[in-house]
Amino acid sequence: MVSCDAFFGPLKTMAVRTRFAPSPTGYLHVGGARTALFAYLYARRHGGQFVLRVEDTDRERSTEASVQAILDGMAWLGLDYDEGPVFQTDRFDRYREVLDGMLEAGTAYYCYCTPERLTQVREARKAEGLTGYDGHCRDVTEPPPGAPAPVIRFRNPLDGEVRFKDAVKGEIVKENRVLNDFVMARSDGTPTYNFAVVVDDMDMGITHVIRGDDHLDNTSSQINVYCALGAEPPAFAHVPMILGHDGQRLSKRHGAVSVMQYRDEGYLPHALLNYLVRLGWSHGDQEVFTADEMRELFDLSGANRAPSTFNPEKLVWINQHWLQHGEASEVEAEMAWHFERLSIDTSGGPSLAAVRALLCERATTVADLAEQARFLFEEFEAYDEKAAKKTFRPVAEAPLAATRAALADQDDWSAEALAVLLQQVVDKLGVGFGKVGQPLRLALTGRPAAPANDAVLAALGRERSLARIDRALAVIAARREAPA
RNA sequence: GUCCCGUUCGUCUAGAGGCCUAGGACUCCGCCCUUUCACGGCGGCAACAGGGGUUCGACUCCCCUACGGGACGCCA
Repeated sequence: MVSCDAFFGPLKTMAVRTRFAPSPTGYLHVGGARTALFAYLYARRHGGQFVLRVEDTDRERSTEASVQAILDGMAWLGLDYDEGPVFQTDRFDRYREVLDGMLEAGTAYYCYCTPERLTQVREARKAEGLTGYDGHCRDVTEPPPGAPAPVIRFRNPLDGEVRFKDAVKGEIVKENRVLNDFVMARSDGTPTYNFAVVVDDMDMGITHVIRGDDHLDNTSSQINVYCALGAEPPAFAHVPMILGHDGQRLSKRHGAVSVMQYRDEGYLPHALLNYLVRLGWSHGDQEVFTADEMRELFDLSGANRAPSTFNPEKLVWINQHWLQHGEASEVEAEMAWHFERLSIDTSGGPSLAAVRALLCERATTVADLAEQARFLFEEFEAYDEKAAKKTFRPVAEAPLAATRAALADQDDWSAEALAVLLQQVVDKLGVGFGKVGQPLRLALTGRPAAPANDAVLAALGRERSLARIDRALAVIAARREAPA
């Protein structure tokens, strides 16, 4: 029996090094982003390094576009790495070298079985409650005549057990007899995941492997490979999956899964990060974390063992929170991106900071905010139909005209001064604020619901404000002449 | 089928044997604030999967059952 106990001795004292190792077969999805975040945060928390590695050994499914999509996603989220991206396809010589050494040492062997036989074996074993390969070529030394190009398999120990302490799952014990002699190199010589990942993590000096718990079962086999190589395995932390509303693993059927799609929908990168960090991890009752707080407080001990369900409503809530309280640079960068996307030219209007102050309490996403801000930069086509019908009646004419007159004489165009002025108009007319406020609001914004009139006037500026009131007055007058 | 992991309000979670009359957050519902819409404030509804142990005492420890997830590939 091969014992690995020797490799689990003293705790590592070297600097922490974590990695995120996606395979480029699609965009960066929220599950991957959460895993990346945990690995990133763990490294930052411990003053260590975070490495990005692209697992592209499967040339069939890996694409350039996916690599770029993942890089874009990481960049947008601000998950900066200290090293990489390292591509496994650039390391084939190294895998070959390790493979040769293992073949030499007898910890790996050539397998000449045909795919057809393998399928048969699998089915036959399944009937017996067994799985995987039957070890047929374990002791074959010469290629059988007419044999296909062989794969290289790992010679997994037959008995004994693999035992390790996972930082989130606790102690995991797996009997060697249920482990397979998995394929390390395909018949074309390319390495497979379970082998390459060990060589890479070992070569790159990864101290903590933080990944999804769909890899939990692989870990035992991988530890056996470390042992066969005489290397000390890193520490492992398997974080649970993220599920959709139906309790199934999160996928496209559940709506948005691509990180960049969240950008399109108007989420702030930090809001997504804040939401994700709380999914499967907690620090007491704290819900809101700044970027610095995440880096200072994150630890694996706060990670949960059970999978969690993705809840879009809470994401919306945290997004609005950061829309209101987030750093100006991030929020304004996203605003600019969305204005551009909506083809709204903001050059002639209020500043992004002013727009944000005006609307961040009314919008839940940046996309929503940008759309709501359109009236500040462009003339609206038409008034909200229902609101116009109700508000632009003859009775609104006098209050609106009085407001216009007062405004025309106003020099101080600050929101504070305008608020005082509006109050004076209301007082003089001896009416409720609504009599003046609603027509003015509709005149200014075209809509029945908008920010306070004084703030809107200030943001719009004198010229635009007076012009819009005139436009509304004309509508009311026209209706007086020719009632609908 | 075999193996591994998991199970606290609808959802995210706090809880390391007495602090639990189980706390917080999202959602929802009330009330307050208010020139609309929001923001905000206050309050409310709502959970320890089930059964056995262990213990003076179990949400917390052990076992079984049920349910959920994952892995069993020349995918990662």
